[in-house]
Amino acid sequence: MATNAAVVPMLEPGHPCFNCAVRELAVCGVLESAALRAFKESGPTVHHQAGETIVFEGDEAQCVYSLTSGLLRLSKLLPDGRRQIAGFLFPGDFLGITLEEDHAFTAEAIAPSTLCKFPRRHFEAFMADHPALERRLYAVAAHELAAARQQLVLLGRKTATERLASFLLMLDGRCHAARGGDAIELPMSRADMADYLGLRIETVSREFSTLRAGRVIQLITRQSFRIIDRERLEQLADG
Amino acid sequence: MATNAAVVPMLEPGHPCFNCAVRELAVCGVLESAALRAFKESGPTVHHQAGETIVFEGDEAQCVYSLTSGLLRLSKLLPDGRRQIAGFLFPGDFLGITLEEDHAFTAEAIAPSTLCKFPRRHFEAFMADHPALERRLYAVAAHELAAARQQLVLLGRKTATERLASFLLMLDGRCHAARGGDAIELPMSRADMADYLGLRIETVSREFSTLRAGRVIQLITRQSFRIIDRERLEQLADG
DNA sequence: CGACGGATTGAAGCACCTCAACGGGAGTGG
DNA sequence: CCACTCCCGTTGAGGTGCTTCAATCCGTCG
Repeated sequence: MATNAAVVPMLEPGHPCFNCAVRELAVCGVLESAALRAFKESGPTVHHQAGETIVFEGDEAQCVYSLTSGLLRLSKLLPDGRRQIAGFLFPGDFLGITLEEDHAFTAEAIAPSTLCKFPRRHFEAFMADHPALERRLYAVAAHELAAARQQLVLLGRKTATERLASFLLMLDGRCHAARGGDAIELPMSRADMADYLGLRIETVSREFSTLRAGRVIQLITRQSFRIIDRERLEQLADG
Repeated sequence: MATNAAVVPMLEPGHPCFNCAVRELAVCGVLESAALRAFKESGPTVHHQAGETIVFEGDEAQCVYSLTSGLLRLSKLLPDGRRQIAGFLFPGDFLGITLEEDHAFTAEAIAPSTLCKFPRRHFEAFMADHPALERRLYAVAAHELAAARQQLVLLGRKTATERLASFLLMLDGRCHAARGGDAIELPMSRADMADYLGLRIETVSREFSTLRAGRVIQLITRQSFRIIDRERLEQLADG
């Protein structure tokens, strides 16, 4: 969460990462200019439309990625079609924290997305040469682990109301550092929210309606909302 | 899961870790004799009875631990008493993968347990000096992350039957490398299973009964069972 | 032996799901 | 500019899987 955004050196014009908006957020933030250039040049920049799959569950993990813009979902499918979304990836997030042979989850673009793609062999060699990168990746993994475990509490023990309230607060924290009555975007469909929260679409929709009726949130459009009563929302989120 | 158990050097008698049964499994496995000695001597060995708490959720994370014997549970409590267990720690597991100030989960002993305790400051200094340790810890974190995400699927989308079947198979894989009709221990109470699986005690009990009635498992005692029909159990686990 | 705590079983309730109909905004074509 | 359509989201009514509440069982320990 708290990134060491303090000391990220300015890059010279012409550097391949000069215009990167998320360098400080991403794992790249720990590399200085020359190393970062070599790192970036070890792989291409790729674009994906909404709906496209970046990696398939079960595929061999040959590359890792850094998301620079857009939005991804990490999901898993049961044989009969039930789906669980393990998490969303926002700009600055890293895709491919694993030491297994294969990807355990499918990663799909929800919005048009841009990613820096790195062959895993190069990436691992680079990690070995740059302990700061390895340390940073450990920090990311530890943070993801904490988030996943927090989500276990939500899925195992929270009611539908509590789940949606928690989710909305998470979105608020994730999307805007700026607070205070601002519009918060809902960048994914109700189906994606449902599969993330372990609910059905209809239940998510009903809970939105209830929160709206209770003057806790305001639905500006179907894709954005405003928190009216944050205190109440936080109460609802924790039971 | 797959540990690099291949190349773990023999220790000389008198080494503080000479008798450690889980050295190869634990993060310690990557350190050679002298470094391991220094590492071990940076903190005490502590014992806890079943029911005792090792770290409290919200407490400052001053130490990290390596579990050498016994069994711990990692749990979180909601204000009204609902509890979710995020995972169990078996011998060889590491407690304290976090870079946050505070522990996010409570860790309690379920069985009499022995832990190597390390002041976090020493531990982090040691990591900085021993890249292999850091790499190993990253591997552990990545593995825990994968396990937690797998558990998200269970909690978000699986039925009670599927949850218990998955859990029993996990126990089988975790406790014994030796297979084939062997007795598998259930080292925790029904309440702990329930809080891990996002169910109620009664539901866990009913599902045990159903599996038993269907000749899928045999309950030897209340604390141990045998898999009669593994194929069927695996079918049940995945839906 | 008697009491206690964990586990099992039974019966009734409820939160969320399923199935179904409807609504509304975006894109398309006339 | 409007009508049509499609898709996503919302709302309603009924069903169900798990929970809740309660009684009983059983192994352990005093």
